[in-house]
Amino acid sequence: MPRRPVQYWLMKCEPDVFSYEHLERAPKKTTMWDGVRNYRARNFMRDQMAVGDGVLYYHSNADPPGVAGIAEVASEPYPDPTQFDPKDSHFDPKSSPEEPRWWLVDVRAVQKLERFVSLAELKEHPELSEMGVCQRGNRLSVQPVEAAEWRVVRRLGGLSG
DNA sequence: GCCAACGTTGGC
DNA sequence: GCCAACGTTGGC
Repeated sequence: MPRRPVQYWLMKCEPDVFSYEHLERAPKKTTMWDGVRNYRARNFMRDQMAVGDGVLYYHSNADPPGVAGIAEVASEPYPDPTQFDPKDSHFDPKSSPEEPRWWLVDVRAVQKLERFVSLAELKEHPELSEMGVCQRGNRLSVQPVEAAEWRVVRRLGGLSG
C-alpha cells in the first residue's frame, strides 16, 4: 500500500494561549490540538491528515500575527477528549464516546523559523495570495497549504528546502 | 477597542 | 428550510 504524499497545513493558535515556544518546551515537543469546534477544521484533521504531514504554526491574534515555526502531524486522528469533560470549556453535551463529534491530531514542534514571517510579509508575495490566511475574513483555524506555498514560507523563514 | 466576516442557533 | 439575531474570530 503506497503511502500518500506528504501534505501541508497551517494551524492557528494564539501565542498568549500556546505559542510555538510553548510547543518546543512541551513533553516530546508535542501537544494535542484540542478545542477545535469548527466542522471544516475538524474534517481536515479527521479525514485528511496523516502522521508526518507538515504544519506551519501560525500565531493568530498576535502583534504581529504570522508563522512562527514548523511542526508536524504526530498522531493519527482521534477523538478530542475535552468534548467529554463537563468541566472543560470545550465540553460538548451532544457528543458521546460512542459517537464522538470532535477529532484532533497531535502536533509536534520540528524547527523554529530563523525569522518570524508576519502576515503582512506573506501578503507581499503574489505566489502566496491563495493561502487562506492571506484572504480577508478567513477565520478557519486549520487550513491546507500547497507544497509550493510551503516552500516559499520556509524560505522566507530562513530555512532551506 | 472597533468591526467585518463568518458560523451557529432558534423561532417560525 | 429560511433567516434574523447573536457570538466568535482575528486583523487592524
